[in-house]
Amino acid sequence: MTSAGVASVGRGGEFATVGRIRDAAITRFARDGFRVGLRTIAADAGVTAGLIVHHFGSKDGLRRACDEHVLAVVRGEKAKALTDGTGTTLLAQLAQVERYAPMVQYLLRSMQAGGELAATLVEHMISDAEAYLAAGEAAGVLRPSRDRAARTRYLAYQATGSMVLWFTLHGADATPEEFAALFRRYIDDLALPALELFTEGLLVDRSMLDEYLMYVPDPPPGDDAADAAR
Amino acid sequence: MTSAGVASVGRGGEFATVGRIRDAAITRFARDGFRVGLRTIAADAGVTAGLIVHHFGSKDGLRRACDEHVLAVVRGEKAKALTDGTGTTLLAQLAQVERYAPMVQYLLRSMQAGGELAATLVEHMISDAEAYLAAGEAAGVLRPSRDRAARTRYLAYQATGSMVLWFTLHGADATPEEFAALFRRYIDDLALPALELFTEGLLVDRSMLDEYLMYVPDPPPGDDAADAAR
DNA sequence: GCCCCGGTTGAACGAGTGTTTAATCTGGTG
DNA sequence: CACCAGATTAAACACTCGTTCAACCGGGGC
Repeated sequence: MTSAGVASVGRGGEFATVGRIRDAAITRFARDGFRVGLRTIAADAGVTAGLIVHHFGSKDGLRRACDEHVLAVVRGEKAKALTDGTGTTLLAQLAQVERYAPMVQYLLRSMQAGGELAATLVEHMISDAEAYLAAGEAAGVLRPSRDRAARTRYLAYQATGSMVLWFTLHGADATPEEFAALFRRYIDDLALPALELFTEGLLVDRSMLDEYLMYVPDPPPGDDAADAAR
Repeated sequence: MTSAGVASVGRGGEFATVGRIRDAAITRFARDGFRVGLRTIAADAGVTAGLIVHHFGSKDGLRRACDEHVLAVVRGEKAKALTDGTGTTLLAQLAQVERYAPMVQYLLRSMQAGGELAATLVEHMISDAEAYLAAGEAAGVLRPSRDRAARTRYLAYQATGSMVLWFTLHGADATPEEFAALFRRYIDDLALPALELFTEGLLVDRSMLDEYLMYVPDPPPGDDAADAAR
């Protein structure tokens, strides 16, 4: 417990402690969920609960700092790794890098719990995915959709939600190393059915689609407001 | 508050109170999550916290009773409504019935939190979906898959996970009436992209699928154990 | 050498939680 | 009527949580 009491003299000065607390919090939040107590995180970081609120103001402040850091890292890595239309591969690639696995786990935990980070990230994924889908259509490798925005939301929600659900049911209480391996197998198991569906579809004939297009034409213009949460 | 104190004399005898507590708990759990206090649920049902644990043993016992009741209702309604391969429509239809909306909300909340009910229900959905997919293939309306089990899991996780994620981000703190309307629109927004994808696929040519089939043949037999969580 | 200041601690506080317990009320039974 | 069993309540208990507070320590500036 007292082993880390002399950390303030190390290189990096005061930053070392706050950074250590933040990283410990990310890992602990990722593994145990956001209900974990400040004292547990403090013990992980070798400090005291009081010090955490001294540096971050409150538990919510700590949470916000974790969110911002994870978001910054993900955005930074986005430039280095390509994304398919679903947004899955970026996280999958990140999860394989040992250092980033806790952040991916934190991110999934955050999407499981809801909140601002989750909403922000999903919206970013969607706008990214829309650009990729548009590029794919322009390049002639993707079939154009009758409503690209709707297709984008659909694909993003399906891919992301499936990932979060899998995490909730099978990957929630895994250590970072286990998590990386589990995540890898989750992605592998997805590949064949996804490629089949994307290449060949599911239905043999077009009757259901054509019926839908006949009876439910363009979005009804008389629809009320309340378009915010779409 | 005291208006319900005389409920025990009504017809139905002792059941009235336990049933009322259970229903209040389902609604309250659904809207506020499982962290809600026993006293809040007790106030909703017009009773005392102590009485809840007297009847259900503990908060966990109450939770279990809610799980069992919701599961029983869903199973009972399953016989009346057909399910597509995704398992979405059954819940969608149920959510439209005002009486069942809280249960659907409870169910999504449960899938958001994980736990036994969620896992059980997903597994049931998957085995149901597999039967429907097999029937669809046999009837010639669905293209056969190279790995029907994998496709089933993939479709079920995508549809269910998407639904849960949408609930987490946009439908978590809605009243049952709002929830029914929101859910309806969620389903409507899905229809076109889903039908497009199922009918026409997404990719223009088969090269990605064929490459995958060339380089990643049948599941490698030398893979380690750890097949439990699939 | 003193002094001050930020980092840090340990203990305490107050508000919540689930659960326990003793007492009260009530309705049916001999 | 007496009595009992179950439903029900209000209060108390034990615990955890986030947060606050006073004190302490250790260097850098005057």
